[in-house]
Amino acid sequence: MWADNQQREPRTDQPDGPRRRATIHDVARLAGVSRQTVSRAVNDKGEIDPATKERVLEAARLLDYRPSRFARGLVRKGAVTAGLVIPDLMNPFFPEVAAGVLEAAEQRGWQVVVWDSRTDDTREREALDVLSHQADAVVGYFRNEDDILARHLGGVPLVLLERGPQQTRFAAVGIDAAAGLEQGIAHLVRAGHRRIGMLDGDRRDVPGPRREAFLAEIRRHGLSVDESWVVMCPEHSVAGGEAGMARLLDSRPEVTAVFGFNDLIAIGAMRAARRAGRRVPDDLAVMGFDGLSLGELVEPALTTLHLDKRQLGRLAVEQVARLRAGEGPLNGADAWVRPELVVRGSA
Amino acid sequence: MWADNQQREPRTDQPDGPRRRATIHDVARLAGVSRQTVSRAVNDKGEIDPATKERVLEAARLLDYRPSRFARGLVRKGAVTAGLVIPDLMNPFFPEVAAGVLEAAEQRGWQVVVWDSRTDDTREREALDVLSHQADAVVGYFRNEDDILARHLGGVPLVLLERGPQQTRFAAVGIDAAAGLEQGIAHLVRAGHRRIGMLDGDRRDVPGPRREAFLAEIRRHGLSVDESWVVMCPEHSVAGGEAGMARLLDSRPEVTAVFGFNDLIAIGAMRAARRAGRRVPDDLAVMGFDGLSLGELVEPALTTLHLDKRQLGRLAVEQVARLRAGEGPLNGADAWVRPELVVRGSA
DNA sequence: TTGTACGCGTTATCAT
DNA sequence: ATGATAACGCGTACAA
Repeated sequence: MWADNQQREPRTDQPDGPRRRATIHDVARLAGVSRQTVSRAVNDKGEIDPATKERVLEAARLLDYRPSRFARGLVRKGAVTAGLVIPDLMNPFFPEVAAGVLEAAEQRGWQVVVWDSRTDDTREREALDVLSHQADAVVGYFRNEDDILARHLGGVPLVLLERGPQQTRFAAVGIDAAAGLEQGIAHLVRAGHRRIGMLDGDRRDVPGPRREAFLAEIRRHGLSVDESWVVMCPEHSVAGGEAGMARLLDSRPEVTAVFGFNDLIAIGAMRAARRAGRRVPDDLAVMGFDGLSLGELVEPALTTLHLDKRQLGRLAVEQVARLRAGEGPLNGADAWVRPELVVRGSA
Repeated sequence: MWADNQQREPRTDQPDGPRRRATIHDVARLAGVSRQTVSRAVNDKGEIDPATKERVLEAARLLDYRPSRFARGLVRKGAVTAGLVIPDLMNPFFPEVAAGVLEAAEQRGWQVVVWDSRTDDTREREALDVLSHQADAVVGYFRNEDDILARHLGGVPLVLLERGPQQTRFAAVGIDAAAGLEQGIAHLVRAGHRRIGMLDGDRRDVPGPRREAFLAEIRRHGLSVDESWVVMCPEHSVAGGEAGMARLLDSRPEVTAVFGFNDLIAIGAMRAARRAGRRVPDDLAVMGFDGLSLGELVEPALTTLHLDKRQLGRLAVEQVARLRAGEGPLNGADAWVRPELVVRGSA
């Protein structure tokens, strides 16, 4: 039976290009000990002579030896890596969600590899193609349909952000848009508004929960509304909101209040309205959704449906944990974050 | 010579707790083929009968089989993971840097695992303790000294953000604060200001590049300045800036212009000044540093020394690449990002 | 088309 | 205190 020591003398005469990384075996040879001893020294276990330990460490230093995380992971179980897919790091909303994910992951001793999909379906799939190989679970925002996601997931557990159980077969953490809009529209109606528009961020043909909740509340209050009161903002940014508001003022100049898909869009609406000569909130009330701290800095400060974004991220990690434990995901109210109306100057 | 097939029948009768994950071997057994065939099916190489392939994939599905990323990484080289350590995800500056890192990393096919150190020295070290085992290189913001970093790095390459070569023995990507402040102070002086204060973010005892550049420029213009004109904002946030400005107005009520360590602090300064009854920019000019898009939304819009934050991130990744290639890091102007004065309403 | 026999770099177990 | 040997799970020449 060959000792594998003897079998191992490959490409030692290679013109070391990017220089093959030293292995435990190289260190062992240089220090004149066995691999096992090197392992003991490096991971400073006991049961090793201080002298040899020092000799080994010196050799390791010399060779710039670092244990392979792959070999190590193979034999020591327990290193968990989660993938996080975010649509747009420039939108302050998502870093805050990410902070929640990182926080919860760290507490469990997990690592998080982050991808920015830039709200691009193709990039979402690419992210999954990679993460399905390199992560033990994925959480994030996705526009692709369930089937497509599943195809690129290769069996890796997925937790969707801002999706209700009705809208996906994957585990999810949602936002209770209905509960939010109920407070929001009630506030506007209470203030006397009857002609309320919306700057939506979803696609015209696939109304999201926010638009549906908006329309439902408007109708519940007996106000008239049709598609002409909802304009699309594909951009999800201040600029997108400005453009959208300009169009809304064009098609529905009689509007007295607008609800923005998110705070960025709402802030854009404020700016566009002002530029069009309307004062906020006197001539036009503006309400946002998200509760970015940014909203407190603009003038007037933004009234908004505030969301606990960190909690969203934390919940997502909890869902992942349940999936991994085979417990079945959280459902119902436990997997939802409820917005809370924060009234400031703009409405 | 034993076929290792036969040697492998361990703990098959375990009361599978968190259920041992299926291996390629399990799939092979269930499908009645060799592991090699499973491998071919899963990685869809050619040279496999479509029928058996389907049978294998079915078995894999049944067992919820996913190849171990460790075993795979062991045999296929090339999967690079970089660690990114950020002080505060809530400060819009850092997500933008992160975006640059992610972008550049993705182009190279690398992954990035992110840590939020919350500007905490202890957490920085903890991050390194983990990342030194799980990442092939680390880039980020660190307050710990070189020696400490090295100790927790275990030989993993490190690229420091916002440090000049003079200030560290590690590879670094810096910001040319001097070039920025030269423009900034010149602008203020040109506007007639002679009593200029600073809201600094660094520690009183260890002046950072921004403060040093600030003092140098002030002196270069022959203006008088001493420590009483510089107040500390440990917070690096709007609130921190508000508090700092209040203190500055207290100790130096004659101030006519302030330079903020970053845009957040500068915005806080504007708010505090206004609250104290001073108009911006008429009674007090305010200049920021960073060029956050947030600065365009406040009123008046913030004059600032704008930085290409994505570029900062991209450069950091490039430094990592050079380190890995053994090329020695970029130095001098190539590893620096230069601020650019953007004049808006506040100064 | 399918299977055999290693090797990847590390740690754990059991001797010595 | 140190070393030999066997896993860990997967990919891959090479043989069949």
